[in-house]
Amino acid sequence: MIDIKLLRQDPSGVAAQLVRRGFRMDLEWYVSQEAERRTLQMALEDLRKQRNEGSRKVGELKATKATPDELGMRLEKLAKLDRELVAADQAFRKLSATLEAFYLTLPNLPDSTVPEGMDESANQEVRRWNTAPDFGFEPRDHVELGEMIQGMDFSSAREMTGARFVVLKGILARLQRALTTFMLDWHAREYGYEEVYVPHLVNRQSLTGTGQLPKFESDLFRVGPDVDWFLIPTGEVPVTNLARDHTFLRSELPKRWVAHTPCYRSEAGSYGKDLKGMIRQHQFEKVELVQITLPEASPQAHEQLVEHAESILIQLELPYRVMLLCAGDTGFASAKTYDLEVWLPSQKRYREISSCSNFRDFQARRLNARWKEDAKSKPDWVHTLNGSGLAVGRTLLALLENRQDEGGGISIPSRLQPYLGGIHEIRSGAKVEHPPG
RNA sequence: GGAGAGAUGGCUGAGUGGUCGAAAGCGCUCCCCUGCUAAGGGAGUAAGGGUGAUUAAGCCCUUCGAGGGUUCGAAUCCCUCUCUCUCCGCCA
Repeated sequence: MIDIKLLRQDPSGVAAQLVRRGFRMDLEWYVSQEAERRTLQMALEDLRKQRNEGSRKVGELKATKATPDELGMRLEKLAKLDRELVAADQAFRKLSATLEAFYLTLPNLPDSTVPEGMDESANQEVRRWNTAPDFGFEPRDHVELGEMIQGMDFSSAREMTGARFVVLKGILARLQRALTTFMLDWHAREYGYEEVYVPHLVNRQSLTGTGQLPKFESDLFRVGPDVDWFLIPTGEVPVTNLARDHTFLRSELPKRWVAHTPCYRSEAGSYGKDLKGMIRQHQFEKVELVQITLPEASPQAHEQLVEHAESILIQLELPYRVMLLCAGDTGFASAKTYDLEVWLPSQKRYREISSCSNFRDFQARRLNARWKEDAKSKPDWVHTLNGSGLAVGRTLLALLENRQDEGGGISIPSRLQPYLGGIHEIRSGAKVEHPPG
């Protein structure tokens, strides 16, 4: 949620900022509703004051045994006041609810360093690492490679569930697990992230806190009808909610958490997109990085977070580039986002494998996540950040595609070999063996 | 799934329908005393919001798990819900 005080003070300034990301705020409507809110609230509070004073008088009169007449008059006046109060209270509540709902639909203000633009064509490349491999033959896509290895089974998944699921077998199932473990170990050891294990089902409040609700319910799988729980679309939701209703001391920050979770997305509205292969699935594994920082520390923490995610790609020797998203392409809750894009030889282009965002105090307000200098000082909102470090499924397919040889074999990056029992390559067509180890 | 207990300020924990935003203690802040430490004495110490000149004083409203209700008036009485704990059953 954006700062409501700022919105009240400078509605047109806020509206102008939101236009940068293609969001049209109904300024005229808001200004009139806000004026109404102010009037109603002042009237309501005045009525309550009168009621409180009146009730106190009644108490005093009863204590001093006043005449029944005087008491009766008082009570009659209060009854009349009460009718007014109920009406005023209802009107104010209704308007408050309307405004509250409105606030929740406002996206975050884009950071001043975010480039102008409405879609991904305006995103800026920040840097690039490594170059696309020169194969000297026509590279296969991961679906074909997966079949040759006999480790990727889309038809079984389709039969038991439906489209956009996959079954991994043998060495590829183990490869996914190895990647996951490697990422967790790496972030914990190299950068001091605390590993956390979290629920994969969350309630409505958690999703509202991080910003997926109320606007994006159609992207989620709901578990119903007995409980109002949702499958998490990203580990960001449960991990960031660790900070909910919490006041951190300065000395506790920054918090760095890393978690491995499955992610579930309905992918409503992406019909026809990336139908083939493991690029876009209803279920995928992700290692998620989350940081809670002091407000002044978040820009630097954001840059570091991106480097943490990048380091995985470097360790795995995968070519990638870093993109700074333009205002219009930046997600609802984010003030600034860098995407990491890995090279996919079969598509001859870069595809998103990580998204690293600084939400500033947007999620913190919704989550009531605060910090304070010490026990006696006043609390203020923390800043929250997160990034994929990385999307495991996409990392797996990028590895297959970028490290294939002409016969469909896959060489394992040295960093990963210890996690796979020391093997150097996956031999295509060979019998699927579980490596020792 | 069955039975029971509970939810009050940073923490522990009182609370009779009417100056209760709430006793007391702990913690914390400031002051006094004191070679140091320890101990002692005094004062202060919830949050959110409105208004005020957006950031002062002041004034006011709200908040005792959440939401309803009774009442002129609710932490206190009634109803519903959520959560926590204990015991039994079941289970990885």
